[in-house]
Amino acid sequence: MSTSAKGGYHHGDLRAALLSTAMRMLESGETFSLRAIARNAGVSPTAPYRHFPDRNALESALAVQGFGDLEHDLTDGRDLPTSVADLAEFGVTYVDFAMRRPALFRLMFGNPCDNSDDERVRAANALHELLEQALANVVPESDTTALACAGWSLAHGLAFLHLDGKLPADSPEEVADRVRSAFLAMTDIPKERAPRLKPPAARHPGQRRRGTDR
Amino acid sequence: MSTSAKGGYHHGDLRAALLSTAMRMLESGETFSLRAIARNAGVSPTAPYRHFPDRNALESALAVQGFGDLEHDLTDGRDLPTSVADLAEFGVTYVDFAMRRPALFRLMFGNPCDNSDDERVRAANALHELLEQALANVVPESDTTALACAGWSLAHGLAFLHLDGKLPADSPEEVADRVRSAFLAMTDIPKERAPRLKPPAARHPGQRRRGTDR
DNA sequence: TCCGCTATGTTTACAGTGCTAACGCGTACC
DNA sequence: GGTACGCGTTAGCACTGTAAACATAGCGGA
Repeated sequence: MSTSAKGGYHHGDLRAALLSTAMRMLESGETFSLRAIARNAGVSPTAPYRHFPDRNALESALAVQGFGDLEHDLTDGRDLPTSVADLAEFGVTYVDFAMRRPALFRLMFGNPCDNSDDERVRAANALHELLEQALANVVPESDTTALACAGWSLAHGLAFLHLDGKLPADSPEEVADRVRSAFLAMTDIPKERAPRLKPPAARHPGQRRRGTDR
Repeated sequence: MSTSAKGGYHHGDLRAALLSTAMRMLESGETFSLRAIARNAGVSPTAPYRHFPDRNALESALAVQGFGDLEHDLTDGRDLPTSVADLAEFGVTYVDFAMRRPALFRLMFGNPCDNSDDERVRAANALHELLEQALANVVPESDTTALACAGWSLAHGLAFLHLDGKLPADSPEEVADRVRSAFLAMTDIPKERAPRLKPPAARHPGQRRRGTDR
């Protein structure tokens, strides 16, 4: 076979084989452990330690790959966005990535990040810069740093909330629509609303002070 | 003491004691395992199983508490937001919660959600509704569902990106400022930008087609 | 009053995990 | 052709979640 190798005591390219096995397992939802990866790669339980100092390092390597793939999805064959609508499609792609590869996405983000892994940090930064460029392209005269941050956060939050089932995600189209709506709705808010003379009824309806009423 | 109890073979209220011990450990960053919780509660390793079917159930119980606390932070002693600026403060509070109690926040969200736990689902929904009310209050005539979703996602994304170190979070003020900027910047985007006659230079600068050039 | 039932805690055990240490194969280099 | 080192192996530790069997204590009913 291609990834594993020439079948002797020495494997050939175990590092790559482990990564691809791990990625496959991650995406097929199998339980994810160093030992299981080694098992699936047809190698002894501790062989991975010859190539990765610990589990975290292997995860980081996968995350780096993930960042690359995500960046690829966002850029390949399309121009930088030039309108809010384009931007929304950017968001759709981002969230779609998360939904198609949830475990990988969690691995890339949902972890206390290992900032000691240089390559991983670099990969994450590359993504950040890409997003900033995209935003700068859409709204050149504004505070692009804040905007990039906002755009990224919006997409990121949508991704996680869908992943966690906090927002219904029965079909990809439904999700995509929601992402588009969110992006468009957000830019629709009138900038400075005349502060409506706060009616006293604007108290939180269901408010309860924790432990008192119930 | 208050939480543990009257010291015999039977504990008195082990369930509550376990939850509070677990919460304390979670927030102090100790390693989090059923056995460690039992140990810290001064009880045998499997005692928790008398009160929670499995680890997940205990986590869900903590998450429910977390949702309650977050809702409390968002509502206690303040009116529903009436302006975009108010909304930004809502976001600040949300993100601040995540930063102050990162492990709990991760537990509430960063997990494949256990939707079989009714109470947990209910708690999450309550939060969702609260946010929707808030948004409806600020922009009553709009598509509040989409807006609520967008606002929540924005705050949620900011929270996670800060938690994961993807955005610098050296001081709470810095974070709060970024959250405010993001909320305000987002609502500043001109709604329909005349599609700038795409200059060919708008190609992605650092684009590479993965595997080809390098 | 005493008997036994049940809720709640304990002990024991098992399979799986990350990781270390000591060992051995074989390939590449001198 | 010998040898050193890269890479894979086995053995073993401390830990985890979970199940099964056992023990205790306090309550309700005879």
